Amino acid sequence: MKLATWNVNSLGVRLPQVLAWLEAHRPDVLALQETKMVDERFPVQALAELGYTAAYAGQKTYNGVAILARGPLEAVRVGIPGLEDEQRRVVAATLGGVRVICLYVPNGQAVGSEKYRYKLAWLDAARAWLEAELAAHERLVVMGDFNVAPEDRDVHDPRRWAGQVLVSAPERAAFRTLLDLGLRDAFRLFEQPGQVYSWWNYGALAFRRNWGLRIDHLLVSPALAAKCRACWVDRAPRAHERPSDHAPVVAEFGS
DNA sequence: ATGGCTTACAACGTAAGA
Repeated sequence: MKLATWNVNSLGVRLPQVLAWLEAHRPDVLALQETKMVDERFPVQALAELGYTAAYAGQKTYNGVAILARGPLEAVRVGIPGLEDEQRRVVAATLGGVRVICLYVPNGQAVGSEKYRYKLAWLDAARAWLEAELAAHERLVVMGDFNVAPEDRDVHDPRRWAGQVLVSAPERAAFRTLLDLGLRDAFRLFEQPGQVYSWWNYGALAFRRNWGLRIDHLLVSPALAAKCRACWVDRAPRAHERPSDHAPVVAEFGS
């Protein structure tokens, strides 16, 4: 089983790249964030031609999430229970007994801002919900754009980023509360080379210089962690023409 | 990059991203 997550920064622009990536890698599940696409325009047909079904929750201009899967998606849920939120940032579904949760965590904009407070409140609501989901589903993955670089080794220049949004102590503490539920960062289940990131700013040769952050994650329940064989970032799409600023993160599991 | 870029929306510029 292969699971992947990718913030595509507009599915309308990136659809050809997504279809090509699905054909090349054939993941069982691909979670998408920032589709920026209303549900009426979702490319159901193009995905079906490649053998993928989809659960999606979109909106115009901002946010939007989707789960693409090679098989039927059941128990689809949109949003976090009990959290009043117009922003489409969460979709969950079950595939073959595996609970798949796709998150697009708020960016937070700047430490101390209104959006930063929203981010922290949002993460707190997500934690409470994920605790219940973990209790209900032995095999569970939470994947997406968390907009948090968990540790300094996930940051190309920790001194420059110190205290900034995406790395600030309260954001990292909120991320750790997810790990404290028993979820494991699939990437850190393995020895990894240094300086592996999943996002690089557009322009200024940031990608070529590898000035990035690792903010896209797959968090897995203990039962899935035991089956995880590898986790990596696929940097190739970031080098395409008109790339997303994020690269896909992939994890592979034994049976 | 202390964004030098990219997206969407619908201006001929703004908001937002991370």
